[in-house]
Amino acid sequence: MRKIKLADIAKVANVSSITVSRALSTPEKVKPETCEKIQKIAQDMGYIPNFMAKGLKSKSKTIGVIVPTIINPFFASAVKSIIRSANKTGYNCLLFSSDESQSIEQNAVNTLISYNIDGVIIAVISEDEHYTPAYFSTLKKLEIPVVLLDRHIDAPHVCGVYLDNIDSGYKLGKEVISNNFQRILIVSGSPNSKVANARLAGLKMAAEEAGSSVIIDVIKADFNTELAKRLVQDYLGQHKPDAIIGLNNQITLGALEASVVHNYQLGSDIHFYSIDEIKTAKNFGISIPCIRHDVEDFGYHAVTQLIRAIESDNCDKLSDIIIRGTVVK
Amino acid sequence: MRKIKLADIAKVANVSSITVSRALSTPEKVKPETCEKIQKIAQDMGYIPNFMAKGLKSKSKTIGVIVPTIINPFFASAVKSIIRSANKTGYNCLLFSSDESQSIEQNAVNTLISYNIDGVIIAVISEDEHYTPAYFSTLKKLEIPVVLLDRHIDAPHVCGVYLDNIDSGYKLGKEVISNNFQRILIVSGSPNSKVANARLAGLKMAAEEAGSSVIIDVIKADFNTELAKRLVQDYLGQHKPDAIIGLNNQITLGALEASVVHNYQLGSDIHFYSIDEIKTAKNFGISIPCIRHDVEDFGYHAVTQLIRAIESDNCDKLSDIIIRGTVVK
DNA sequence: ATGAAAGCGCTAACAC
DNA sequence: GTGTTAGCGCTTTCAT
Repeated sequence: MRKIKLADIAKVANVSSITVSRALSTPEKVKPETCEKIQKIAQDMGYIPNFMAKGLKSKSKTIGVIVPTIINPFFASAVKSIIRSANKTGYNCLLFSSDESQSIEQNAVNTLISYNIDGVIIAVISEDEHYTPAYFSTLKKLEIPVVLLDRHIDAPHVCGVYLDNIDSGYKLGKEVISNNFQRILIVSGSPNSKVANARLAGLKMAAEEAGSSVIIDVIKADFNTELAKRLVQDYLGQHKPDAIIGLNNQITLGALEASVVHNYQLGSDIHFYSIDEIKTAKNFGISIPCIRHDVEDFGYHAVTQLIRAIESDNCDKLSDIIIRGTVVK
Repeated sequence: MRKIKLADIAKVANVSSITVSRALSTPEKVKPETCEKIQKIAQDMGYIPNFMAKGLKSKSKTIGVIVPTIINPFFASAVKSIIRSANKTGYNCLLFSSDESQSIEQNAVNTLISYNIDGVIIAVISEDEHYTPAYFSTLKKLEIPVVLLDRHIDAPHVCGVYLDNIDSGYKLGKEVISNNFQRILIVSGSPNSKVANARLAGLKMAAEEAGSSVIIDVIKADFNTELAKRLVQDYLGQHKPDAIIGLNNQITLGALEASVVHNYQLGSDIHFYSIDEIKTAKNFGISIPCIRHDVEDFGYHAVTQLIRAIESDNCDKLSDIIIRGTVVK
C-alpha cells in the first residue's frame, strides 16, 4: 500500500491539502472544529508525515552526530544523552560512527549534509592538536553550525563542549598524593594529544603542590587499551609501583590487565586511579577512584548550544562550555 | 552559501541537469568525455547530493535500526557491524535507541517511516513471548521489510536473525558440568522471556544428559544487572554455590557484584559462567568461560537478509537465520 | 547521447 | 479561515 499523504486526508475531509498541513503542524491557523475533524481523520487513516518532502523546503529538524566509536561506554552514554535531549526539543538525530577513520568521518559529514541536517555534533577522530579536517570549511560555507564534543579543534566559528582536563588531572592528583605512595606510574595518551597533555599537566601541578618525594613515572601510550597494556607490561618488568593512574578508561583497563599478568593483587598490591569511570570495576569488587563526568550534562549542553545556533542563525554568539568532573572513590 | 545543486553544475558544464544527474549516478549513459568533464566540475564545486530530493522520488537507500539500548556492549557491537555492512552495500543507517520503552519504540518506527526508509532492523524491547507491537501491521501495509534481531516475535512476513539459545545453554551446560561442582546457581531472565527460557532449557538438557548429582538452583530475574544482583545477594545469604551461571552479560555482572558483597574470592571460591562475553573480565584477571557469539556475523546476516528483501520486493522468500555461539574459556 | 517536462509530498507566499 | 500556485532538487518518461 502507498503511504497516506496530505492529499488523501484532504479528499476525505473535503478541504485542500494545505489546510490539512496547517491542521497538523500549525493548528492555531485553522478553525477549531475543522482542525479537530482533520486530526481525527489523519489519526484514523494512520497518517505518517514524509520528512523527505518536508525537508526539501524547510529545515529538516534533524541534527547529525558523529563519534569515533559507540563501543566505548563514554561515547555510548554521550550519544544516549544527546539523542534524548534532541528528541525532547523536537529534533531527530542521525548517528554515525567514524570508526576512528578520517575517511569514514569525512563521508559521514557528507552523508549528513546530504540529509539536509540543521547542525552537527562531532567528537572528532583525532587527539592531535593539529588535526583540522577538510569538512570544516564546507560546513562553514553552508552555514551549518558545529558543536565539538570532548576533542578540541582550533577552527573559527566552531564551539564545543569540553571537559576541564587540567582540573580533572589536578583533582585526581590530589586524591592520589594523599595516600603516600612510593612510586606512581601515570599512563598517558599520545604525546600530541591535547586532552592527555592537559590531564598530565593537572596531575603534575597537584604533585608539585604537595611537594611529596614520591617517584612519578610517565608512559605515553594512546587512548586505547592495547598499547597501554603492552607498555605497562614492559614497565612492570623493571619497576614496582604502588599505584597506576590511567588517563582514560581504556588505558586503565590495559594497565589493569598488565598488572594481572605480573601477578599483582589488584587493589591491594597495587592501586588504580582513572580519569573516566570504569563502571564494571565495582562488579568485580575492585575500587578504582576516578574522575567522573556527568555525561548526561555533556549531551544536554551540546544539544542546547547547537539548537541555539540553529535557531538564531548566528554561530558567532556561541561560547565553549567546560564541564568539570568530580572525584568518585 | 547555498548548497551546490545539479543545475549549478549543469550551467558550468553547458549541459542540462539531467545529464549531470546521469553522469553522477549512471555514468554509462553519458558520453565518456562529457561524463568526465561533468564529474570533474562536480568535484571542484564540492557537490554533495541532496538525499531529501532523491528520496522523494526513488528509494532512499536508507535502512532504520532500532535497539533497546546502545550502552549494552552486545547491542553496541551489533549496531557497529550492521552499520559497517550496510555502508559497504551502499546503504545508510538511521539508528534509534528505544530505551526499553514501548512508546519510544513506536515513535522510532514512525520517524523511520517518515524518512522513507527502505527497510528496518529491530531488536524489540520486550522479551515477552506475547509482545506484538502495533507498528508491525503498519510496516506490513507499507511493504517495508523487517528483520528482527535477537528477540523473536511471532508475526507473519517478518524474518529474523537469532541466536541458537538452546544450543548456547546446552554448550555452556556441558562446560559447567564437566567441573564436578556441588551446587550451581543459574540466574535466568524473566519467566516469560523466550530467550531466557530457551537458554535454560539447553542448560537443563546438558545437566540431565550428564546425570550428575549436582544441585541446581534457578533464580528468575531479568536481563538487567540490578535485579540479578539483588536476588543473588539474597540467595547467597542462604546457600553456598560453587558456580553461578548468568544467562546474559548484565545478569552475570550483577551476580559477580553480589558475590563480592558476600566476600567470595571471584574465580576461586566461586566460579562464573556466562552467556555473552564479558570483555572487561580479562582486564580484571577473572576468567569467565562463556558462550561468545560472532556479533560481526550477526550484523552481516541481518543486513544481507534485509537488503535481499528490499531489492527483490519479496519478503516471503526470507528465512530466519540462527547463529550458534562457541564456548570460550 | 542528450534534453524537456512532469511530478514526488509538502509548505511559503500570495490571494480570496 | 481557507484555497491556489509555485517551487524545493532530483529522477522518470518520453521525445529528439
